[in-house]
Amino acid sequence: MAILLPILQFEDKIIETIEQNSVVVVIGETGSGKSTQLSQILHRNGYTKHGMVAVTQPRRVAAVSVARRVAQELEVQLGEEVGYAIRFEDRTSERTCIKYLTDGVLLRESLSDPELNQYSVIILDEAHERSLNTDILLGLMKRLVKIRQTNLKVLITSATLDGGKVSRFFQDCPVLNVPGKLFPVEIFYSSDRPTSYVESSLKKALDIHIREPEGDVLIFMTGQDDIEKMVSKLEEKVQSLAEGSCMDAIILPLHGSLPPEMQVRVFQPPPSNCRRFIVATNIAETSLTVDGVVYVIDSGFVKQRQYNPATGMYSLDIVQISRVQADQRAGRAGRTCPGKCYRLYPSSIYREEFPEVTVPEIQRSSLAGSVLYLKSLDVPDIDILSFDFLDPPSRESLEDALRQLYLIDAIDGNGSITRVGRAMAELPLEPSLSRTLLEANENGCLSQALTVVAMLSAETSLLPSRSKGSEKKRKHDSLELPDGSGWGDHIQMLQIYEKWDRAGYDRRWCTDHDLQVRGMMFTKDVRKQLCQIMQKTAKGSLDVRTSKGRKETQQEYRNLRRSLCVGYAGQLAERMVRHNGYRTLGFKAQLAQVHPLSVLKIDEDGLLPNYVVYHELIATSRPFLRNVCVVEMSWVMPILKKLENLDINKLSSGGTSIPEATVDGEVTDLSKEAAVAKASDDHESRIQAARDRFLARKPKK
DNA sequence: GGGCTAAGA
Repeated sequence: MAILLPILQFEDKIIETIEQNSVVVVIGETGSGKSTQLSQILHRNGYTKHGMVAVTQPRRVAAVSVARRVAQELEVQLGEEVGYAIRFEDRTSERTCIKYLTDGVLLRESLSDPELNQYSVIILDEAHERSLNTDILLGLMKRLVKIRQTNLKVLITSATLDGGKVSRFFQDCPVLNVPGKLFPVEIFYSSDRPTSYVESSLKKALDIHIREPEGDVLIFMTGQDDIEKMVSKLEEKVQSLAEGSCMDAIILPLHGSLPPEMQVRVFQPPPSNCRRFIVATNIAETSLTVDGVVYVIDSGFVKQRQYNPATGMYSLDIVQISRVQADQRAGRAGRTCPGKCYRLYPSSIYREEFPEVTVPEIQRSSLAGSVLYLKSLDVPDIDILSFDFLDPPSRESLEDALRQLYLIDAIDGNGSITRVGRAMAELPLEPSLSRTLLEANENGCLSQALTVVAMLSAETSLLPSRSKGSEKKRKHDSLELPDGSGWGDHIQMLQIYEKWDRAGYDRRWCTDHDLQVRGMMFTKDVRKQLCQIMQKTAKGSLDVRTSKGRKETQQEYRNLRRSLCVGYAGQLAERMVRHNGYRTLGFKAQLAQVHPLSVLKIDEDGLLPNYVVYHELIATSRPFLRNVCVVEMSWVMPILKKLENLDINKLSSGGTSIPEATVDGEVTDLSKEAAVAKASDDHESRIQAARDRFLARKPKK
């Protein structure tokens, strides 16, 4: 079977090229076998004698499944010669010579071993997806091949035809093209953009069902709502078709927040003489491959998250897909036989309006975490503003990251990483959360902070698993959750987890309370991992036990909130004087509402708290603060003070002149409430005036 | 009164 893969005909050529070059780009379409065969080719040709071959994947499932297949082909036990490493799971041994891993895991490894000396070859697979981590790795590899000129080979594989760009990035390294095994896909365009792509997809789907021979239909939509609409409409229409006039149909939704048992339904073969309609988000573009698809309906849209560094706000926008994405979608129809792709837009739009490639994630995200990571690598010459990215993020975005890091003491006024920053980088968390943990450790509430931070890492656990129709009834049936005691969502998360802990981590308890079992289990895993890392780096032993029946006190909540305020120093908001909207501090001011799902409540005067920190500012239908925590004004003052004195030019100089000792002094200083005394009178009086106005307001009703 | 595209440590 493996012998038939196209890539194997090029074995000699591949080896020859690798021998003569440190970096090689391999372009291989789906079905070329590059993910499974490249590592084996290198293994056969002696490249695992002095080190392992690493193959990175953007996704966990891919790392596991490809490793499993290679182990089978080599007839070895998985975890022996062939293994994998993903978060929470390391299945490798001393004998492992081919190791599949997620790009995130490789990044973590390079923290402790920046030269990645255990590897003789590093293959960055699926680089065309341009995940944030892959982009960072690309930059690091460029540096590494110079340092390890004699004993490291780097292969970059991509499915798209544009290897030229990556090649230029690596000093015009050679590009090898390996043909794929896709069947031809016939493309049909609409003459116009439809007014409603749900209606238009529906019509097209029925058309196919009535006129076209058997084969499953994959329909790309932008989100869960549209998918649910589409599924119910399609079900209705299909049922109304005269019996016997066409084959049976099964309609399956497919999106990320679907419980796993629903997701796997798309992998079960359908009964004979039955056509399946899979209504999916872009999860079916790359993450999940559905067999049996012959027809694809492509709306030409995708929901995309983008970050605005000027306001610190994310937005979730429906945008046009790129030509690469459109071709990827079409390709889903040609995996098992020739297929057809119906594009609900004219070809002129495809050619003239669609961008050629998707904007890489690194240009759409907050970079605080990545910048901290790069600063923490023990590489003297990393100047973040001139770091060699394949597609550099904007200066504005990098400066935003530096400001964020400075506000939480991860870097000092000259842009050098602090001791706190180094400790933060060890933790697999966003900087705001790692800072919170370290601060909580000082404030004697580490255990509680671990819980909150883990809950935030698995945000989905709090979302009720929506089941249509009986929603109101379910709300009645489900048991009441704690309410955060008036302190907001973080405290509620702590209370929820503690209750679950007391219930013995019972799955049933989750479903009874309308919580996602998967998310809660993930929370537990994350918490355990964070405990281990904290224990390892701490000097003495830490108290990380959950409260086990003992009720948390207000004082503990307060310590925790104060720790959160330090970690979220860059995500602070002040309530408006005349209404319950908030204004963000520290950015170009942005007005936002507390998210309707928040447990934050108004007081007897109908007012929300004066100051909150928020986990995320996101614009959906409007700007919302998601997951907020009440903080005290005296904690806010030192942050405002710090903001006032912030000098971005000094931060971005990347300086190395400040000794660690002064840095430590600065950090402890700010974490003490004593710092309040130094806060400027200006702010004091301004805020006092604002408070007075609040109090003078007439209560609601 | 409103909402979760996808993925990762």
